[in-house]
Amino acid sequence: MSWSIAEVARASGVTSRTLRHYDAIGLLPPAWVAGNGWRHYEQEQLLRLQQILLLRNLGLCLQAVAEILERDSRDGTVVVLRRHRRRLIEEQERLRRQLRTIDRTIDEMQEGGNMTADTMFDGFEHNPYEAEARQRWGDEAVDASYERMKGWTPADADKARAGYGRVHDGLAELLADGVAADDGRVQELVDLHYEVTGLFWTPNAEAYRGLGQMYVDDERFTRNIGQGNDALVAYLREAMSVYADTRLR
Amino acid sequence: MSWSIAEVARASGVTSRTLRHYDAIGLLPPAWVAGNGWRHYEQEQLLRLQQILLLRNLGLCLQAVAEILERDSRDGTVVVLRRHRRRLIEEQERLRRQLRTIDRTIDEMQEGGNMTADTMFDGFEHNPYEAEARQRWGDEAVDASYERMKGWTPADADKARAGYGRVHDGLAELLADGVAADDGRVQELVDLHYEVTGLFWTPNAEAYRGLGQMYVDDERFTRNIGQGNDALVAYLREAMSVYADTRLR
DNA sequence: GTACGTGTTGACGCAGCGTCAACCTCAACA
DNA sequence: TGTTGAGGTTGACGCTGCGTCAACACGTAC
Repeated sequence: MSWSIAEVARASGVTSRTLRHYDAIGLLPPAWVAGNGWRHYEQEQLLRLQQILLLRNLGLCLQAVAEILERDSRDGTVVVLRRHRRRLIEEQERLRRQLRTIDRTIDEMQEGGNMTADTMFDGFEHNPYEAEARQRWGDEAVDASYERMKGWTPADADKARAGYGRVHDGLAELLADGVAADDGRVQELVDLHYEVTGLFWTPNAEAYRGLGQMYVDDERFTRNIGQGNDALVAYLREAMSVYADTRLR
Repeated sequence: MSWSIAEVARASGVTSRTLRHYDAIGLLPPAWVAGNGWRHYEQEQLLRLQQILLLRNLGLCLQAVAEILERDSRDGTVVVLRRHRRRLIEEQERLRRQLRTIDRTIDEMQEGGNMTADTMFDGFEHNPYEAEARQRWGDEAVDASYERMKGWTPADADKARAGYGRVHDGLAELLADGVAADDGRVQELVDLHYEVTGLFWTPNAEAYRGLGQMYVDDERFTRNIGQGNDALVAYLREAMSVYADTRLR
């Protein structure tokens, strides 16, 4: 008893194209091929097809399916399945992160935000270039920062979005008024700056001074923060340095 | 102030190939292209790139990213994000199912099972061709069956794996001994058969009779159950019919 | 004879780039 | 001035798992 490719396709729910593909890559050759080129499948091939479809339903790629079916050893199979299991778990974690972020984003947009850099990236403006951040500070620091962001309440997200902007705006006014960097009003704003920064990581005195210096040294930060007003960035660095000296450690 | 493609690539962490791709599909054209063909990016493009990367991190395809950036309307964006959110949730559900199945499979294999049809497909031998099952019984029935399988305890899975096999083996003996289909020993086995079937769905008297008839009518079931012994399948149908008459409804 | 259903191989298409290859530009150094 | 090296450019193929033609052969029924 043998089945044609269309019969197998109908019974199994895959298309004949798929069966031809499985033949082409050697995953499921037909039992025999007639003189006219027609493929014929026997029960053995149907059983193999069932195994293939089940493994594919587990999300394994055809390569992995082939590995399992070729080896045909319990231990080897379990190894492949465990490897795949780890991948599934990572995938799940990735999905969880994406869902959390997308929910937050939808919330923020419905509160009247829009897609300009202002609302969508305020929380990230001090961390806009992740790849370089990883180079500069190391993977652990960046990952830790993301970990921290995962625990944000909506109020935290709000603070992160608006916080730096308020600091910069306030500082610009005080600078224009000629207020000294160690003035209480300036230091109050820096306190907010430190608090917002704390949403991402917790710098000690030295690190906080270094952050201020980096704002000055790295033109990308200078541009983002000062918006053309380089004196403002220098002012912020100075104020952060004072803050570090007097309030941290 | 403008940046070359390599500078943008370094700062953003994507490759220059990616940037060229984004240019090619019109997602992120450079600010201007010099006479020698060199791409130059300005701050505006960097901001757009940030938005692209953020949306891509949410798992959106570039098509969807483009939609969002082109429309630039809050409502449209939220619609796209919500649509994507639904996809993410479906994906999550799929992963959950795959993980449950793979865990069960690993467990079973470590208990000494192997990858032959016996152990891996016993639970499915009465439902091997899902697509056709959906045609024959409808989506709701098949989905309900899967729902039921999700609630299986390990003991249930065990029963599903081994149950039908025990029924068929026992029936083959009784048939060989010439025991009548309405004999108590046969009906006891059918009771087990009904119980195992109940793991997938709950047939009433008529449906159960129909199931027995289908075993006879459909050669694939006949083959799986009788293993060449067609009389056994007829015997089972007869016994199921008696069981339906006397024990169901 | 011909019409229709089913089979075949071959080829392109899809998403999002990675990875050559072959060639051009620009600044620096011998 | 020639060479070198680090940039840039445009193709073009490769990957996954098939879907979807196209062009052609085969088999059976009318």
